[in-house]
Amino acid sequence: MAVYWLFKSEPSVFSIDDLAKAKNQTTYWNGVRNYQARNFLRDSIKMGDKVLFYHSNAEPTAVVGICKVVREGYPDFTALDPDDDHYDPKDSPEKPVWYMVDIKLEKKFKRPVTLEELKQIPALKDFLLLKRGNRLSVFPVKKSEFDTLVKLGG
DNA sequence: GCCAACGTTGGC
DNA sequence: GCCAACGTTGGC
Repeated sequence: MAVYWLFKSEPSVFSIDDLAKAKNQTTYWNGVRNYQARNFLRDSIKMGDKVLFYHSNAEPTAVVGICKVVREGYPDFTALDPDDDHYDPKDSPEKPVWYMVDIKLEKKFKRPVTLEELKQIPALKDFLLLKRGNRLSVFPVKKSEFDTLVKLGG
């Protein structure tokens, strides 16, 4: 059973500092519109699981902190709102298609651990983040990989 | 069910 | 802004 995950976010949309300022330093992770990532959110991610927070499309692109899961998968209500960017006409309250979890900030890293830096580390040669063409915004991370990141980021 | 066209992600 | 990778859509 996987216990560690990585979530990507564009900091111009939602950054780790936004999370730090949020009520209870907690947020719902809405807007995932990919079936594989949806399955993780709905079925696999459990209370207390740890999450690496990653900034994509950013300067720098980097892992910036750690969160923990405080609520397991439930329907992503932003899919029901026609005025929301993440609206999906396929979605309905009776048959939710998209799911989210809630995460709480555990620790912002002392420094961002950049993608550039991660590429240099032999222990991370299988890290999914570094795989060519990986566009998943939610995916599992091995304990050893998670520990390596924590060691680097403080 | 195939697959070309199209849209999105995300590093650079 | 470019473009490679890849997911989705839709015609057939």
